[in-house]
Amino acid sequence: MNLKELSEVLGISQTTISRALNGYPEVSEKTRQRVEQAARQYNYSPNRGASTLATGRSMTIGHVLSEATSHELVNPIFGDFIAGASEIYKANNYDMLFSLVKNEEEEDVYNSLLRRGVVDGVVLQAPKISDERIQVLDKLGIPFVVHGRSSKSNANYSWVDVNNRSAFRRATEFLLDLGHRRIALINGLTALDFAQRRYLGYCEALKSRGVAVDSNLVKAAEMTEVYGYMAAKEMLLQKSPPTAILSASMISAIGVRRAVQELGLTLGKQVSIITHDDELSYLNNGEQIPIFTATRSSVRKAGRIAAQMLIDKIDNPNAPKAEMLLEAELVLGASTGPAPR
Amino acid sequence: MNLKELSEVLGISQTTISRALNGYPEVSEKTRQRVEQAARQYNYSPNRGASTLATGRSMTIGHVLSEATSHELVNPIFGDFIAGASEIYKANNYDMLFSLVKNEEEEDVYNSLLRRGVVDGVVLQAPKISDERIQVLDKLGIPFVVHGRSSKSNANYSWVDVNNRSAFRRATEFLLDLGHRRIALINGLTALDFAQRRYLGYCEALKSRGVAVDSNLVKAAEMTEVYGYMAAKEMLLQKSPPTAILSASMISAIGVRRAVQELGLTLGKQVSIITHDDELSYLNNGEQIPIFTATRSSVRKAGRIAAQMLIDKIDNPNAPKAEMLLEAELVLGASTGPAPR
DNA sequence: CACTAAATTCAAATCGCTTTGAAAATGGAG
DNA sequence: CTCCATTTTCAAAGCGATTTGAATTTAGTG
Repeated sequence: MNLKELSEVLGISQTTISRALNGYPEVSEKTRQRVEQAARQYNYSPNRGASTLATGRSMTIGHVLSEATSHELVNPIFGDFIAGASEIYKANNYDMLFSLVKNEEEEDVYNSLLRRGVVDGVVLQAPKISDERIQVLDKLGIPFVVHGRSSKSNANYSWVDVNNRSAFRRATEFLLDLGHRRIALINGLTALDFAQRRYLGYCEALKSRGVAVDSNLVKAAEMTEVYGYMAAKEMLLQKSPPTAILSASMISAIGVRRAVQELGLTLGKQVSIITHDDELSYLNNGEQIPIFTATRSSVRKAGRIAAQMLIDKIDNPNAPKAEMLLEAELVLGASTGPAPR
Repeated sequence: MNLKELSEVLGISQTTISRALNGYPEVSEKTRQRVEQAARQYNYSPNRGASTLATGRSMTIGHVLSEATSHELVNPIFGDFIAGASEIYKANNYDMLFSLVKNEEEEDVYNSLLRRGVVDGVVLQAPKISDERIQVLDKLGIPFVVHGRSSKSNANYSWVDVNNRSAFRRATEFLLDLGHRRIALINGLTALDFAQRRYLGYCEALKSRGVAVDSNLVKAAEMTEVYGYMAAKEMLLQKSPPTAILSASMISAIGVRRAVQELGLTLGKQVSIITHDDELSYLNNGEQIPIFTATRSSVRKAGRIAAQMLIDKIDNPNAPKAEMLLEAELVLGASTGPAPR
């Protein structure tokens, strides 16, 4: 059933029906009732392509994943982020669209996504320290919001981010307070902005206590379980191993734990661990007592905030850029203890 | 730049341009070159809404998540599945669209998604033993493919699935061969079809050896880490605890391991574990030697297959239903050993 | 060179909606 | 009962592509 047919059935013009359904005031309450009832009865709902064409709005938000970050799709953190975002999209009648993109195509894709009227706005994830995508989006004038920031980008953009630097500074300080001096950092990919900030926070804390940063104690890669395991194992087998380890995600922390246990060491005794905890639905940090001492910040919540920011921006393109810095909690769990003497 | 403008710039009719770009034969190679060059130069690409309207094809595949399964979004297994699917979508110029849906709306949504021309087909995930969605989709005549099956549905539909029953039968038999008699099953949600099949395979193996199924050794819930931990801990603290545990996913297996270790037991000695391993990118089952003995089947591959099936179906609606049953490998890892005497 | 067949190109209709500007209906005042 | 101001409804013009059927070119043949 399309608009024309419905209009014939009802004996009411297409104009009036469209108005009735879209809540315009210039239609009497009586006919609105009638139209709505009939729309339900005949199972009518407007064709998306047609209304996109007519209004220029697609009611769709794009999440573009470049090849370089396409593994993001399989990162459980990503799942929770978009779960949060989609709650908001749903409440506002937006759909969520994913595009995978080859790196070279990146600009083209944003370009064409908007030009082709496929999406009304875009969420950018996993920004690099210097991320050309931000420039591109800015230049194109597409409404967009970044999850995270891009330190070396001087474009003016809206973002939501966790205060990664202060979180990792505090975590490091906490370990220093416990007497640890050899503290390792098992970080995310160095190109990614959040990893850089965590590294900075870590360095700041060490330096403020006069502890030198030892490059043998710093690793960076995609935050898988196996990576956490390998990195921890390697470092723990060094001549002077760390007594504490900072991990960038629950998943690699699980790998770190595996390494620690395999070596016959005990968490919170010979080795302490603090991990960042994104509050992943399937990988909760224990129940009452957290498994790991952790810097905690809900990535799902970040998804909700980003989505709302973007919708606001679409509705009101001239509003000033929005910024939201979320502070992570430092929660005490069972994985930390005083440095072994 | 739209078609009309491009046509004016080139002094060629819109028809010819459209044909040139869409690879129709009735246009000379010379003009095709010219058109393609100009399209690139002026950064033209066709408006999606307009072509959807004209062709009736949206070049978009929908993944609908009902509220009941909306946690699927945060399930890491889901991430790998759609990563596989999206590889295929990309290669075929499809986009991927997600809709979250309230349960009551489910039928409406499928209905309207297709009717409104938003998507050309739908992938159904996490089907229940008896899943009305399949009936609905079938009735509506939307091209769709199911990841998994729905035992009690008599509709005729295309699907990709792992042979869960034989996988869990084999795993159970393997444990029986090792002398285990008290074998626990930490399963996924009972309403889900795959969990049911795994349970059946487990029961079959036990019965064929004359071992009774003990309901104290069977649990079912969403496959989180905490669930694996809680379930394992509770069972291991029973008066007559299991000596082996089957886990439905890597994630809950990690929880099981945590429980085992917390109780001072050793994996592969006092307690053996076999888990199903979906080959998740971020949660690989170790490197050379698998952490866990496992029934292994790549969910990413399943995603690729499902996507290809659906595209074939869209291209050729009258083709017979496709079915693909993937056999899981049983890979030997470090988590199993002979039953303690 | 004229004539027909094949290869190219084009003008116009169509997809289904929104929205503008005009027309019709309603109601209140004089 | 008119007349004018409001309400309410409508016909028609887009939106930007694809595609049909006709018109124009080009090529081949006698």
